Amino acid sequence: MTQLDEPTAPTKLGRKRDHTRDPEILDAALDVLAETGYDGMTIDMVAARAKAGKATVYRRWSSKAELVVDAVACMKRTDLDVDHLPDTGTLRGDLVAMIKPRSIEDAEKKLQIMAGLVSMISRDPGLAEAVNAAIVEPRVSVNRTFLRRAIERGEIAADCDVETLALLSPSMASYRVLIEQKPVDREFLLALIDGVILPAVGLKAP
Amino acid sequence: MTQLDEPTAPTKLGRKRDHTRDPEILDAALDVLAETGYDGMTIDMVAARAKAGKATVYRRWSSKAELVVDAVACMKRTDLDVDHLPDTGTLRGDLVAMIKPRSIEDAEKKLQIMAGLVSMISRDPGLAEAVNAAIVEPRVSVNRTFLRRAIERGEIAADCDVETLALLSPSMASYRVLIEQKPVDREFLLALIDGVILPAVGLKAP
DNA sequence: TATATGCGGTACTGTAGAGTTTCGGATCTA
DNA sequence: TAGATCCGAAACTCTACAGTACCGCATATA
Repeated sequence: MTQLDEPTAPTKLGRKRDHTRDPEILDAALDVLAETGYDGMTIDMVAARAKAGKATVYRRWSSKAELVVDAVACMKRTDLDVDHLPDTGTLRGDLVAMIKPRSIEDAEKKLQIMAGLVSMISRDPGLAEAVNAAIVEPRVSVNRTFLRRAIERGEIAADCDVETLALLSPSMASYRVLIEQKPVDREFLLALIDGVILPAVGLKAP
Repeated sequence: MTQLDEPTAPTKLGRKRDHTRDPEILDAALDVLAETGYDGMTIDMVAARAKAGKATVYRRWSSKAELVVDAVACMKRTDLDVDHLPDTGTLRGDLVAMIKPRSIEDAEKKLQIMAGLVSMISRDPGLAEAVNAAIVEPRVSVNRTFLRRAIERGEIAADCDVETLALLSPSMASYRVLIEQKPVDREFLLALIDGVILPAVGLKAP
């Protein structure tokens, strides 16, 4: 993954080798990716959106594939703050607390990006890994945490299939965006929680 | 959708306008689609696999997009015989009876095809419709039937969310193939049935 | 101010693939 | 057999885009 730290040391003379435009270019790449998919995306589109020259892009990444992998890997985790998860005392409370307009919006864009990468995922292991680490795993991990907490406090049975249940919401959300082309809105998420997840662990909606 | 009926009437003289090669070309298109995705697929590949000339393809379909839509729309429904669904008397029995090597194999290929079309689905409403009718809806419909039957015989509660529950298995299977790149095998399907679907409708595995 | 360097912009090269055209051979009808 | 038509193959055009080369400006160092 690219480091977006401070500029590196000066060269012999002259300006620092700052690569100041990297974040703009990566953001532009994600935008274009979400709108047109991997094959539809051109380096010219990315450069234009970042108000950068095409050469600047190639100075930093040696190919389109590398740029895309890096863009996905550097994707901001703004939607999930894994260190400050809600802890409401009930499984339903925790799950519902994750539904926020900001979070929904962010997740939807990531799913659009994922849609544009699906056919590439099976051909580029590095990309598959980046997508998994940046989009998939964080969400699954959050659900796992909520389920384990619920087991610990005795709210749900200890022998339920945590791994499969943690995949449930990401799976259905992906399917809804990628295949059904419908929005993952509050209504859908509540129906999922109250109609599937809670019943599946032996709880029921209030 | 293209009709694959008998040859049409003879022209003034000479050979019938039979379009005999249509099925081979459509099958070849589906094979290439499953292997390389929409953007990776070239008309030359399809023609070569069907042992046909490129011109023959274009005599019949005016563009790559049209060919793909038609191939998906004409896709054989070999895996699901909607008129002869199992009826074992229990929901679990019905769901398990759908797990057959033949059916799994067939479903997996369709999911591969879907993977190659995902990024195109959002740009071509005709393709979205074809994919839905040929791959998605049949499966959802089967699950709906099983759930309704179970409600009618009093096996499960009448107020459960049939629509969402019917999407569960197709969603998780798609996710598994498209994103996780894992096989949808018997083991996975049994874990899904016994670990999620049955608990979600208030039943438990034997 | 002088110099080195990164940058935006643009023009360029090379290639891949969509779609077209042509042609010789095969096959059907009469 | 003769006439009409379809087919496979291959050559062709044209466009789009990946990747490269270059230039003049801006900016930071000294």
